[in-house]
Amino acid sequence: MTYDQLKLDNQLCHRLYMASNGLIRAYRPLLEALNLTYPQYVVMMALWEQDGITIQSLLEKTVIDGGAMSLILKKMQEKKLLSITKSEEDKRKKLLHLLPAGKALQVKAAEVPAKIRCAFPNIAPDEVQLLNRLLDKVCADLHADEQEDNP
Amino acid sequence: MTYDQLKLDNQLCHRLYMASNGLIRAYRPLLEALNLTYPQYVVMMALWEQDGITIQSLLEKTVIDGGAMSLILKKMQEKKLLSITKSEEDKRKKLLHLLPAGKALQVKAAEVPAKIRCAFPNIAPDEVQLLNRLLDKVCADLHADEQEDNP
DNA sequence: AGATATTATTTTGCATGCAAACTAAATTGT
DNA sequence: ACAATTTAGTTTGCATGCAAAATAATATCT
Repeated sequence: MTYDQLKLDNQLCHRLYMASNGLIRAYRPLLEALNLTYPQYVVMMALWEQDGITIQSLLEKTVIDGGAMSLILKKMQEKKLLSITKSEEDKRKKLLHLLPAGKALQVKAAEVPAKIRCAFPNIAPDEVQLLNRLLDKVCADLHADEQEDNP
Repeated sequence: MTYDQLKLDNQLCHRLYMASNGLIRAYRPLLEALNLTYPQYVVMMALWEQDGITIQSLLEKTVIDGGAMSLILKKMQEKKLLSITKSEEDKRKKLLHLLPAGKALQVKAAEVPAKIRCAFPNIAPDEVQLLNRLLDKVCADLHADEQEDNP
């Protein structure tokens, strides 16, 4: 038996693992200049898009783990990047608002994507788009079982 | 300013992050039946392909972090899946050998890839191949700086 | 040969990812 | 109204991912 289906080189999952970790690793030196970790950078992007968001919405948008998010937000609060306040209408919810330092950081961050692209000359822009579309298909199947019992 | 380049939906890295974590999460229930974590499963695949491998080679093949690998191998050793022995020629190196339980596990593991594929009906086999090729391009640029000073 | 540099692996400290248990607050059901 | 359920977040415990320091053993250089 050769068990070809068990060869590492045939595993989409392993390629995703290598590409994802590797790409995030490539961000690290750029983000250190902003004093951000990668998940913190993702949170900032979400907030720049939609200030005053709920933690719940942020979790859905970023797909970052809730447990990890608690710590991440706490540290970002300590860095004065954002504020965390309880919602008045529903005291379970918490609202996230950008602070001046958080807003200001967007200007510096705006240079990051272009720098990242330069580090990947091997893949063309239209290939990136194709990759995005294919990854969307993978992601589409990920949460399929969450609504299994719907008609 | 709109800063479109900072929108989460435009980030290849974030799609990779979601897809990679999500796909690994999909493996979890299947691997629990084998009493393996995902990285342990990757190590097993590498060993099934090449028994008696060096830790160094395993690290290159799997791209798993060295620090994490030490612990992973220790646990797999405790589970009697593999043995870790010092090389005689070079006592710095350690050799990994499959134990009976490790070899036997391959039969059960052989069913995993097909089950995973069933969980992703949205993406066709040829699209998976295309994805693999595009991910290879991303990976190709990842280690480019490791040999920057070569002609 | 002996000092120095390099290689293979482990250890350490910090930052997640993940599941499950837990808390507080709002919603539903009778 | 009151109990049961659901929702929003946090905490906890374990398993990595990552960088840097530490170890041990081999290779190099003078």
